[in-house]
Amino acid sequence: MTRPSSPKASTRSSGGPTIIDVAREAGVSYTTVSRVINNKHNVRSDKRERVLRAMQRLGYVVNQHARMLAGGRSQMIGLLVQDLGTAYISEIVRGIETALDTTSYDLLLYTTHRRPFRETSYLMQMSNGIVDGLLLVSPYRESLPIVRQRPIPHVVIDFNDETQESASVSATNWQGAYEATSYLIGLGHRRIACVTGLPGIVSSDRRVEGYCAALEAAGIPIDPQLICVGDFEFQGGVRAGEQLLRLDTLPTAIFACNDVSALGVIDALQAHHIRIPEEVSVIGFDDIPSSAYAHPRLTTIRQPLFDIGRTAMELLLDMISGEELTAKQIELATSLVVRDSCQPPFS
Amino acid sequence: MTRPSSPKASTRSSGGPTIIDVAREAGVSYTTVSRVINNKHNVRSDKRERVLRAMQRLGYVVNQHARMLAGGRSQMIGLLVQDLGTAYISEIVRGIETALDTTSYDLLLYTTHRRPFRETSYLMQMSNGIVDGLLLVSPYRESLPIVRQRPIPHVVIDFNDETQESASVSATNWQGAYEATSYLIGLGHRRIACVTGLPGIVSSDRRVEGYCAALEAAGIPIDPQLICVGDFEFQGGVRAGEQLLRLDTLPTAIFACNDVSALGVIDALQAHHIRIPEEVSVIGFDDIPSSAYAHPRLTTIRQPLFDIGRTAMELLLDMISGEELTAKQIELATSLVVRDSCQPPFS
DNA sequence: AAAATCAATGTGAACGTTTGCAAAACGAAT
DNA sequence: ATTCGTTTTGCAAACGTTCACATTGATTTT
Repeated sequence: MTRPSSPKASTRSSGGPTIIDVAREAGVSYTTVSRVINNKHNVRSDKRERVLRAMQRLGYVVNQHARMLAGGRSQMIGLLVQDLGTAYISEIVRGIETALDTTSYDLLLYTTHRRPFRETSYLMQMSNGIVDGLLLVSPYRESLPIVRQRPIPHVVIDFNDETQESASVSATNWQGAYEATSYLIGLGHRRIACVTGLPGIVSSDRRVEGYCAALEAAGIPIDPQLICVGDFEFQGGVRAGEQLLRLDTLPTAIFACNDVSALGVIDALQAHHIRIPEEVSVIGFDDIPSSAYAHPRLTTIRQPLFDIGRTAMELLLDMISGEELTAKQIELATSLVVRDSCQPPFS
Repeated sequence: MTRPSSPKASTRSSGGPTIIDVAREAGVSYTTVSRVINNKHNVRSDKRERVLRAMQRLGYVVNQHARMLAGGRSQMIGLLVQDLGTAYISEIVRGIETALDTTSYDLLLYTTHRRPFRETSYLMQMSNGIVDGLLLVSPYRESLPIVRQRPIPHVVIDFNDETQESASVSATNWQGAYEATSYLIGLGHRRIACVTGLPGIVSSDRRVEGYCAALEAAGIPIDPQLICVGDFEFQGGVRAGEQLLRLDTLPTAIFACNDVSALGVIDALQAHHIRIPEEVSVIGFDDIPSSAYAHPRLTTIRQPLFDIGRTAMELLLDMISGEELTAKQIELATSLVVRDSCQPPFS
């Protein structure tokens, strides 16, 4: 029985040429080929040339899986989102990709479709070393402990994290909501409703807090009847609108915690022939593309979604390469975008 | 020097517990653990139980990279798109994910940002066995030969492929454009402009063909002046609209080859105080969410994007599992969605 | 001219799985 | 009891890389 020594012949099954084939073609050892692939400095330029040409000729491309197994780095970033189908997340992902553009990392995409169970199981998978880093967009609360107990670099997006244990990037949700509400107050409104997201979603909670704070600062008492629980979806906005319509008197203005539900509220009110903004003003949050096309064009609080994605990715890349991290909790400023859906109250 | 025998001790570096740790914990061989993981039938139920419990206790999760290297299957599907930021693609991806939901495959995402060069290099990467199958959304013509010369299952979306060499799923682009144009003709229009996508994009070309065919069928001569080259983007639509405005007489109707450019055309015309649809009717193609919120609400040809994505993924999964394929070229029917942006011509 | 230094190259052993093959265990049939 | 099929189990060898270490060859220092 022969000793099973190092890498043997190749050209076996389906896969393309391997490092060994290239080595044979170029007349060098496979280690040298590996060095060329990884741009190590210590290889003579004529040999490097030979290897490069051999790779060309054979159409060689490295096997990431083998590379990962041997080297411990997969060159993949795991991206966990609830759903890609929303303009909101698309824009963040766009930013993420931009930051990734200059690197050789790939994105491994996980979509949880709002099922916490899936999120947990994905997270266990990924944190096992299948990816080099993890980007969590609007994760569930329960998910964070899982990823924290493993030693994997990760950045959380859109989740103002009070424990400060994970790196995070998000918009100034509280301040944005405060500004939106103050803007309505400044126009003269006093009866201002709020359409929330699902309770427990951190960004939603923060915005509701900002809304309340602005009212209090203006000396307006908070009316629980005017706070309608939505779900960040169009239908939730519609339901909230209908709920408001059942009140004895309508509010004169509505702050919706995101644009999609603002659109839903508007739809519900207009269906009952209420004119926006003449009878009721509506302001949203996010500034998704549809807001600009809506009728009336939606006044809203703009989140720098693209920048949030880009910043988060850059932060993660820094963490992966082991750089010093000055600010682990980053908040990016929101801004008021005035369009046509708000005006002073009629009365 | 000792003989280097099979798998050794473990609990080395960063990674979590391995198959070997589980085996030790359960008091069986690692092969048995592997069998349990892969649901092989030939393992006694009491041992299976023991292994399962050991896996639970240790928090074991399989290393996909090692699995791939050894077994040749990665449980990953490569998804190549130009850009995730468009509602158009989001909806397709949503369908893809739905089909993937019941399987254990993951999505490896590649975004080319409209750079053919990137697309080629990605394709070489992926077809090397890093993924088990490939989904190409609106690829460049040059990309297909690359992926065809490797033996990897792949499905092309939104690319009516005349060579019929690759499996494909797309909408009935020609018929949809024919229907849109015929609808305008039916309303009484005779001077009908067309805003195209970039030449060479197959779906765009097909739609232009359908437009021309409908005109011819109605005995209306094709006026080259009325065919404006766009780029499937908002700005392209704006430019096309401005081009049309420079004509001696405006057309009475415009067929835009996608909704985004229809929105751009409308924007350009409205900026010049042209009323839609009173002075000019506009019809789009796609039925993206914004179309319903636009002002006026956009009449358009609806593509079943979700179904396209889902069907493509199902087809690919069938191909991967080696099932017989009856129809490799699938076309899904479009439908006319009548809203408010078209009416009979004024004159 | 020998010794010491340094860069360039090669060797062998991982990395965590799957899998072909052979050994062992177990019943059933003789 | 012995033989003969079945399962059930385990060993060893891949899979295609990276990396620590040993070796070689070239260049400088003494």
